[in-house]
Order: sequence, then structure tokens, then C-alpha cells
Amino acid sequence: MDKTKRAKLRAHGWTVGSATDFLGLSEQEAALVELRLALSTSLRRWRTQRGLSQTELARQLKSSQSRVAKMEAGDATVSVDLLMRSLIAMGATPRDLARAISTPPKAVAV
Amino acid sequence: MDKTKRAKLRAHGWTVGSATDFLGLSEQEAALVELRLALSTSLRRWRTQRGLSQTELARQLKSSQSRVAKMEAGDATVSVDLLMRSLIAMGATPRDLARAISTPPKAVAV
DNA sequence: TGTGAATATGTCAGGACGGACATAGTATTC
DNA sequence: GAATACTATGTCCGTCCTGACATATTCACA
Repeated sequence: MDKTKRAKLRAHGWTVGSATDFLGLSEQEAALVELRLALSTSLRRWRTQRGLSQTELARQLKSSQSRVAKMEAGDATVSVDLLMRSLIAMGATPRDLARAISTPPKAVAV
Repeated sequence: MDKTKRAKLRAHGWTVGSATDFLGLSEQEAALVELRLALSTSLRRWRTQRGLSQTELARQLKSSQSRVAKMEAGDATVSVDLLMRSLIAMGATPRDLARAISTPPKAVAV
């Protein structure tokens, strides 16, 4: 990975040097990962701030606890679609989504 | 549901007036439609600004011309996922997506 | 008008996704 | 340790999405 890429990733809150770097993701793949991560983190925040358990949220979303867990885990079987739909179902507006996307969580665990 | 929203939906092939209307299109469903519209509009802008035809873009995205057309039309068979992936594949950053989402396209012609 | 390029619309087989269930791990409290 | 509540992980079947193809429509220009 070249320096500018490193800088960009770091600038967006990624810990350069861990999995992302090792796997050698392209700019675009990294952007997708960043997106997923931002949304899944955001979802967990929305849920916990309301004092809901995954099971309770699942019922509200007409989904299941396991899927909620996977959403929050950024699991590969979860689409960006589902993440956004869930956030919206929790009352998030497109503007909220935009904010979530453009302000990625800082330093991911190493 | 107000008239402009109706028009927007109808303009993009959504069934307004029957089942959807009867069930009452909620704020959340509207937000999803808004999201889809914002992204599809954005996609077309990115493409045309680069002087690409749908066919050329399709090749770049490893998709097909018909799907690109449907993406830009906000067709119901196109997922938000695909729209975002396509935009990212064209070089859009998460920040660009956020901007696209929070800046809804100006009133669709009736 | 005709001609070709670009775009739109319809359809479908195959693959990806999602809800559901089972189960395993974790934390708290007694 | 047991019991309870919450969360994580694995798997499966039905559904939805997607690329591809065919075809229709629109557009630009001579």
C-alpha cells in the first residue's frame, strides 16, 4: 500500500497496519468496508441509547436477534441495504445516515 | 402522503394509489425512496460528467446496460446496495455518498 | 424520412441475502 | 455453581437481486 492510501485510511479512522492493510484492500474495497463499519457502529449506538436489547430491536424490525447481532458485527452476509433500512426503521433520517457515513468511528481495535 | 411525494413515486414506476397507498406509505418508506432517488440521480450525474454511455459504464462496473438504466431510473428491482457500490466503483468516497444522500435532488418534474 | 447510437423496459436463471432456529459464549446476580 | 439475560456464531430454505439477453423506445443528425 502506498503512502497516500495509508494517509487516507488513517485520516478516516482506520488503524493502518491491521487486517485491512494485510489483506491489501483497494481504495474502493476500503470505502465499502468503511461504509459498513460506520453503519453497523451507528446501529449499535442507536439501539443502546434507547436501552433496547437485540431481541427487542429484532422484533421491532421484524427480524431476528441473530441478524441484529450480525448487523452490528458488520458480518459479510449483511447488506448495506439492510443496515440502512434498519437505521431508518429506528427513526434515522437520510440526513442522519449521511452524518453516520461521513463521520466514521475512530481507531478500530488492532 | 402529499402530492409531490406521490408524483415522485409515480414518476419512478412505484404503484401509488393501490396497495401502497392503502397501507399508508410511512415516513420511513418515504425516506427509503428519497434515498434511492438521491443515489440514482447522483449516479447519472457522475456518469454523464465523465461523458460515459450506460454501456461503457456497465462494462466498467461489470454489469449490463439494462441494469445501469434501471439504476438511474430508480427502479424498484435495484437495491441501495448496488447503487452505492456503483458510485464507489466510479470513485465516489463515503463522503461523496453522504453529500448525495443529504442533498436530495430538486423537485422531480411532474 | 431513415439510420445508428443511446437509453428504456421485460424477462429469467442463478446467486446472494434474510429470517429463523439452534447453540455457544459472556456477564451479572444470587 | 446455578440461573437468567444478553450477545455471538453457524446453518438452512425461501425470497429477492442481478447480470444477461431480447426488444422497444428515444434521440441526433443528415
